[in-house]
Amino acid sequence: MVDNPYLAHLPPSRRGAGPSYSSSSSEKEPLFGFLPRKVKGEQVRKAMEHHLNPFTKLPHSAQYRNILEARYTLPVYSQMDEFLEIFSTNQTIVMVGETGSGKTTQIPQFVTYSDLPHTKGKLVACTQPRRVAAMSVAQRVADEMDVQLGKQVGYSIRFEDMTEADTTFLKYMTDGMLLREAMNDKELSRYSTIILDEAHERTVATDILMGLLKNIARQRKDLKIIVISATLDVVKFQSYLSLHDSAAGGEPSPVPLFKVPDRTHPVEIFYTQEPEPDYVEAAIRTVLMIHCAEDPGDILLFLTSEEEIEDAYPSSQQRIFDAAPKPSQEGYSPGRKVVVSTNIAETSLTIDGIVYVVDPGFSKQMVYNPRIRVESLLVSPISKTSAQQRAGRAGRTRPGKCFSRHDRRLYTEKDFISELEEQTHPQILLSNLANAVLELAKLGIKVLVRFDFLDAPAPETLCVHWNSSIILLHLMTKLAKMLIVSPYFKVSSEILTITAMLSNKHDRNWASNNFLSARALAQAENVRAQLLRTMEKYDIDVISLENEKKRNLGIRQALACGFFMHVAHKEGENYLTVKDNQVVALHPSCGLDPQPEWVLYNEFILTKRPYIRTVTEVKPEWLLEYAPIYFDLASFPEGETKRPLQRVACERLSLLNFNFKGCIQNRQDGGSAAITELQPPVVEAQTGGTGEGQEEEGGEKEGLEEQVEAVEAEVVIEGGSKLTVEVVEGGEKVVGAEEKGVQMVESEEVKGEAAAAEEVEVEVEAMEEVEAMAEVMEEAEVVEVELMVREEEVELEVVIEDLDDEGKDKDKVELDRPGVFGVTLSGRTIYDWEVGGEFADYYDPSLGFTPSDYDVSD
DNA sequence: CTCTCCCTT
Repeated sequence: MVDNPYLAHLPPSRRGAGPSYSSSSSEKEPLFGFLPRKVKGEQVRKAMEHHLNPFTKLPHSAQYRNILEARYTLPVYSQMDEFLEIFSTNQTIVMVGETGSGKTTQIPQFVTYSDLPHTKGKLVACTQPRRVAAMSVAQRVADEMDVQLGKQVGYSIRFEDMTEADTTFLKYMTDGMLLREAMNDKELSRYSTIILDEAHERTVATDILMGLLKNIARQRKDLKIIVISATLDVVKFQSYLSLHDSAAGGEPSPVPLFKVPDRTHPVEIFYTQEPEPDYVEAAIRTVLMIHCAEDPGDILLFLTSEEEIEDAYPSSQQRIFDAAPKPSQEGYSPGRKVVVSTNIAETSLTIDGIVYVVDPGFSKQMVYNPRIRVESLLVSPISKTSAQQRAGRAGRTRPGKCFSRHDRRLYTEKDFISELEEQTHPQILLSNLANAVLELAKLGIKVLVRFDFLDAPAPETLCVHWNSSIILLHLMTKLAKMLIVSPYFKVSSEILTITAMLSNKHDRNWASNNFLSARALAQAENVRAQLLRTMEKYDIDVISLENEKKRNLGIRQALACGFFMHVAHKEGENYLTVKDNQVVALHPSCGLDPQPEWVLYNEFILTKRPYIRTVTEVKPEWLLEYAPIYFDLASFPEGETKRPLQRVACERLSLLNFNFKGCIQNRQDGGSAAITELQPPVVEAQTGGTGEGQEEEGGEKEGLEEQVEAVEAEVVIEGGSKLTVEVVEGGEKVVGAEEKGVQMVESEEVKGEAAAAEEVEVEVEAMEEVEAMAEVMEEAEVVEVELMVREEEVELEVVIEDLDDEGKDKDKVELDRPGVFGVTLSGRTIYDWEVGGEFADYYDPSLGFTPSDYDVSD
């Protein structure tokens, strides 16, 4: 009997299960004789032709044969032998192949046949920059391999894990997803081969993964890595991935380059005769020219924005009323589809039937400037590879034509080279990397300047500074803090929703269809559900307020807790950002009228001019209260925004002596924050037996002195108690509130419920301009009283009498007031999440950078 | 008086 080498690689648990491998008959065993990573093309072809599916051992379905025939015609298919040979002898491979070569569907299958990951309990992963691609390619490959999607072949994207543990061995996934997995599994030990597809797109996730994999490959000699790019600029990948392990005295191991011919049809490129001052207008003329003169076939026009597309569309529409263009041929009736698109059609969308591409050569690009922390959306000339990609869209179905703005004849060869960037800038050089920095820190990549990036970002983007003080971002992200404090304001449910919506901000269609977009809402709901799980994990209450006014107030206060660094103050027609004093305008999409004096914003973006976008009104006193270190006026930079803040600070001086016990602890298990105890500030209140006159004795007073503008107090007492709230002025109780123009606000519920629960009595006496509101909730079990005091020199006394009168003392009445939250880090408390000048004391060495690493304050 | 495009805990 022939020894079956395949069997030797099976884990013992698998040898007993399933069909017997002991038969030496290749008739029964399609993978008979396969030696992992030493598989030849001849073997694979035989297995593919086998009447049994090699992976399910079931007979093939009827459609398998048809699909297989189609696969034989793919350009990459003819290179299977060559690929398998290179795969057998190299740990890392770089591949070039344009869209249409079949590389994304075929290469992972070739790898699977050779690697046989299922025999080792491992997986082959193939990453994609986009979710749709991961899903649709996985479906296609599942069909080709004649298996059910989600079984042997699956995909994994955020919110959707279409894989089955112990069954799936070929997995398509987003690059972000694999990066996420690397957080929990530094060696990516589940995988036997990792394929980074579309590497030319240079997404942040793919770039970081490449750096990580380069290192992992040193430790894990069993891990194979394939990097696939659609453009010819692969030499860079090749030399980057060639391992230089100088510390170990290792030789550079050259990484082979494997080329896949593309199947796309030739595209003839035409250049304009002279520079066009108005490229939109010129592009429209070109489209019409094609329409009049060229053979049938649809047209794809690239413009930079929706606005441009809308501009272009009416002008061409007007031509509809012009005389119909002459048919170019006898009997040819003109009529074709013209697709006007942003660069979404460059990669994300493929439109069938496109034969002509009109490319003015521009796109909008988001560029992040770490020095001023502003993102700019700039219209920029596209790169040469981008231009190639666009032109390629004309040759998907048959030979096509591309009408390009780039005219070599307008420049000397040298000028042309300098005019257009060779490659589109890698995203890692253009993006705000705050989150990526945190992820790498979690991964134990401590000194980011020394991380081996393919293209190293500016040091400023790797370290977050604010006026020379480092902010601990892993505790500090705006959204996270906002979520954590939100139960305190009793609006965590709403804040959860807002957070989910903000993480969806880029879908600009969300309000367009009936002012709502089903897709955007579904996405937000997914994000919300995910965040909800996180909040439950950390025992953060998810609660909401019934009262709309209070709820809206609470929401804005919670927002202020998170976004205190993103605040702007109105100065005349414009706004000035707090601290860096940049002149900005409210983005027209905010629709705020009148414009509030103080706003917080989600985004600062430079388009036609500097705008702040997605804003809400805040009160300056909240800022001083919730972010006292950040808004410490002693160290506050001089500027227009300082004066109004100083005024507010004076007004609220007397409010600073409140008591609070908010406590957010740093968890042992990895640096996330959780609320372990969250008690509202306590106002001493007099309690005791019933009877009159007790308010004179023993009651401690919460002094609210001097220029108090507004105080809001919410008192919760048990049902069956009597609540008396009095206002004392100058040591004397103020009587005759009515005369002073004060009315107690009683809601319907108070009357109704108070009548039902006879023992509940609410009295409010107050002085001028005091408003009080009482509301009975939950069947008179709890009485809520809201007081608003707007007067100087006021003392407020809250008295609760226990009408049950068993002589029981009620301890204290809880008075909810927004307070400063403390963060306990290494046993010490840092207020307001900001480390400020005391950084050195609280510096967490695991973050890997120290204050002296960078000094970018300027 | 306005919005290139993707990805994730």
